[in-house]
Amino acid sequence: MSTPTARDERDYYERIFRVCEEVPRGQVSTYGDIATIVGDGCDARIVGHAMAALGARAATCPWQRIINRTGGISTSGHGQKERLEEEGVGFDEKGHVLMSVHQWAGPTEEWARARGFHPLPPKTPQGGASTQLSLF
DNA sequence: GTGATGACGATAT
DNA sequence: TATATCGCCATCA
Repeated sequence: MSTPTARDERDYYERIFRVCEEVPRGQVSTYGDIATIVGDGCDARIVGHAMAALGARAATCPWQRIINRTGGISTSGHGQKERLEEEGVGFDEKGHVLMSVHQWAGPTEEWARARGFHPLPPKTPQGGASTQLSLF
């Protein structure tokens, strides 16, 4: 194409918002995962900047479902945890989201390709249900 | 164009 | 698991 520029849209923000809106209710995703789906050099930090720049999109973008890799809420004063609990997301005694239960597995490969994004890589299911760990 | 900032990630301890 | 350190990159002043 004449414009093979990485950012077909204005910025990464538009993509990030789009992926963010794909997170189903009752589930959460991490900045790194969103960045991976967006790909194209996107980074977890960029996702954080996008969330901070949501603006009017905050009404249509489930930003509250985006948390850091530790499963903790990086925001404070925005009632993020409160909103997640209202969606059915469970937290542990430490205030961390039960990632092994509510972590979003990412969009379908079909959806990702249709949008020009990348599917989520196979994550190692550590802890949680390690019953099927028989890998060698 | 440069420097500073930031809703982070990964690794090491 | 928590803390400390480094890296990586877009956006803003």
